[in-house]
Amino acid sequence: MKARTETKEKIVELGTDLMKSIGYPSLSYHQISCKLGIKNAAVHYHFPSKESLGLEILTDAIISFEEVIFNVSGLGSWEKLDLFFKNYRRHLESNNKICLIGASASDYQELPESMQTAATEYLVLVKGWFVELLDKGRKEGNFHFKGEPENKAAVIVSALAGGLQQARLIGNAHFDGIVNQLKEDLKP
Amino acid sequence: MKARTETKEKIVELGTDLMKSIGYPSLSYHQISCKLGIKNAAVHYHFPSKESLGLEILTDAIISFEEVIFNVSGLGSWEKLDLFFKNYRRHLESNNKICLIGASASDYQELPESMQTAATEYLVLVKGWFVELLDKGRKEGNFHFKGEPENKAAVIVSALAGGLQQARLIGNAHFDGIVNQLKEDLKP
DNA sequence: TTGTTTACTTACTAATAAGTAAGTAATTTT
DNA sequence: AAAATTACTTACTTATTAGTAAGTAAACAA
Repeated sequence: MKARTETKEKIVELGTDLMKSIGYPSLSYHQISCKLGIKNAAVHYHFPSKESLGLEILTDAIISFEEVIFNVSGLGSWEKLDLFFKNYRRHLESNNKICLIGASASDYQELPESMQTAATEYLVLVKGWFVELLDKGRKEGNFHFKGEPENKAAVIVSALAGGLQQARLIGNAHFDGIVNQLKEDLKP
Repeated sequence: MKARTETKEKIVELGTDLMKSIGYPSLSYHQISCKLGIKNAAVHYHFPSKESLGLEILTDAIISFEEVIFNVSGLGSWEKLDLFFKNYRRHLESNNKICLIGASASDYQELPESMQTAATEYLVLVKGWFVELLDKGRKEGNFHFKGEPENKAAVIVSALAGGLQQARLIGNAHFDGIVNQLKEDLKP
């Protein structure tokens, strides 16, 4: 017998990768079982329904991001921003994946309700983190921008998610251009 | 017998709506035939393969946008920008659809090659239109922004496409906030 | 050492998908 | 009026999907 959750963790990992590359509706238990060298029913043993797997993929990502928030809380405004951008860009390096929020949003109508709720929670968390970062950063004189922090945060999280997707069509320089422009626009 | 292309046009129209709401992989001939009151095989008569339908959906959209470019060519920078934003926002009003570029980009890995190429062509066209609009608008003193027009165009097209998607999760105000911020950031 | 739980496999079902071959009725062309 | 084309329908195939029921071998607990 394998260590307690070894296979289960691999399923979530692979499921996350698949959701980021082909989307939740196209993700199949067959693909997962083949790549892990196990049988279809073994995946169902750990995740009885596809919904249960999809939900775990999202809740795991939420927990990971909450940990990131905690770990970077001591850094300066620009350091936080750069770290986020750098982390986000990693998606491009492994087969042009997109972020889970973007994948959930574009497939939203095909997601079970529990996943829709989790995806909303995830986006609220990420956008909220940006709102605070921008608000505090501007008050401290590190950032400059006009208007409400919420609107500026909306532009940033949407441009990043959309940028990853569009980089698939016209190349990674598109995403890098977005990051450069967003940073340029925030300089005091 | 129906008028020449009546049914065929309805299939493309409905297919476009479906691609914008559930995505190309989830779109099925069964859904189309049911909604149009015809049989599965009738859809295959007009579009032998799903790929042929998907390709026509994209090429029709490209042609439409080329017509729009031509029709607005006489307008001022801000009028063009506002018209584009207003047109884009229409997606939200009919069941939170997303744009075809966003739908193609997020499902990119699941698209046949011909559709990938068409989607790229579409994005190149839209982004290129924005690059010119921004460049000319800045030279004429109507817009203000730092850096290259291409990077600013990248931010705008990605924020809009991403914003439509994310509005599904957290509401239409998210998209409106993006539009307001983008306009605010372009004011001289 | 016996019984139970864990982590699977084997073998299946029911639903849905794209796609096809053959037939039909109306329209259009010759 | 006859022939060909158009726009379908009927009836089917093959492939893939999520999901399940029953069996099994190893590990662990009593």
